[in-house]
Amino acid sequence: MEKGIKRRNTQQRKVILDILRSTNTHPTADWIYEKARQYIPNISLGTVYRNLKILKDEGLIIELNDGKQSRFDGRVDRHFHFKCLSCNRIFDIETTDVVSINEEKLKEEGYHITGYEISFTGLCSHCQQEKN
Amino acid sequence: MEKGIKRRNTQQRKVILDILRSTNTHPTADWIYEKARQYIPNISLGTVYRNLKILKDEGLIIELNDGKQSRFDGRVDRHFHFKCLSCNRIFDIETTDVVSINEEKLKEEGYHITGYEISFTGLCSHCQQEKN
DNA sequence: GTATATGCAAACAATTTGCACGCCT
DNA sequence: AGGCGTGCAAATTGTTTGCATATAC
Repeated sequence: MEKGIKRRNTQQRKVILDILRSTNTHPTADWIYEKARQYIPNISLGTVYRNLKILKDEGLIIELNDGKQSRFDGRVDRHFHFKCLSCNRIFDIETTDVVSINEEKLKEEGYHITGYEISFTGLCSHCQQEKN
Repeated sequence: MEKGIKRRNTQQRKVILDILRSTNTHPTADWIYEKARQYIPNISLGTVYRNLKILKDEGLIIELNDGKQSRFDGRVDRHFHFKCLSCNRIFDIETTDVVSINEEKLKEEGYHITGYEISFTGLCSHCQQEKN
C-alpha cells in the first residue's frame, strides 16, 4: 500500500514467484506452500500469504476468486479463464479476441469502466471425452 | 441436491427470499441475517445460510463471489454486475447487449462453453463526482 | 404422526496478525 | 546497525454442521 517501503529480495519471495511462473494450474496458497517447502523446508504458511499479497500489490501475480478460496496466477498478460465444471480445474484461454465489449453503452448508463473480468464455465476436452 | 426431498415452506425461507427480492444491494449473509431479525427476532445465522443454499439450488437467487465473502442477488434474469472500486458497492447493469462472445473461436480451442460470467469494475457515478 | 427445518453452539477452513528473532542491504 | 521479513502460534472471519427440539404437512 505505502509508497516509501523499501522491499528486500528474500529467498522466500523469489521461490514463491518462481513456483507461480512455472505452472499453469492456478494453485491455491496451500499448494504453493507445500511446493515451496521443497526448497525452503521451514517456510511458513503465513509467509506465503504475506508474499502473495506483496507480489499481487506489485502486479507480478494475479489473484483469482474461486469460491471462497483464492487461486493465484503468475501470468499477468491479458487473458481469460475457463473453469471445468467436472474436474474443477482452471485453464487459460489462449485466444484473446473472443470477447468484445460495447463500452459506449456502458458509459451511457453512467459507469466509468476501468476493467472487467470474464470467466467461462463448461467442460474441458478431457472431461468431454470421459462422458462417453 | 437430492430429487426426492419434500421441502416445507417455512416462515424463515419466505422472509429471506422477500428480503432479497426487495433490495438491489447484493447483500452478504450477515446483512440478510440482521434484516431478517426484524421479522423473526430469534432466527439464527445458520438458518440463513441453510436457506440461502436451498434458494440457490432452486434457482430463486444467485450467489456472487466478492472476495472471500458471498453476496446474494434476488434477481435471476440474465444481467451483469459492476463493482465500484471506491465504495465497493455492486450495481446491476441494465443494458444486456454490452457483450458479445465469439463462441466459435472458443470451440476451436477445445472448450465446450456452457456459460460465462462478467463483472465490470470502475467508478460509479456517485464516486466519480466525489473525486472532483 | 413423522420427517424436515430450526436454534444454538461448537467445529471448520481460509486467511490474517502479534511478537520476538533473523537476515537483507 | 537498522529495520523489513520470517516462523510460529494464536486470533479472526466466513461458513458449515451435530444435535435436540419445534413445526409444516
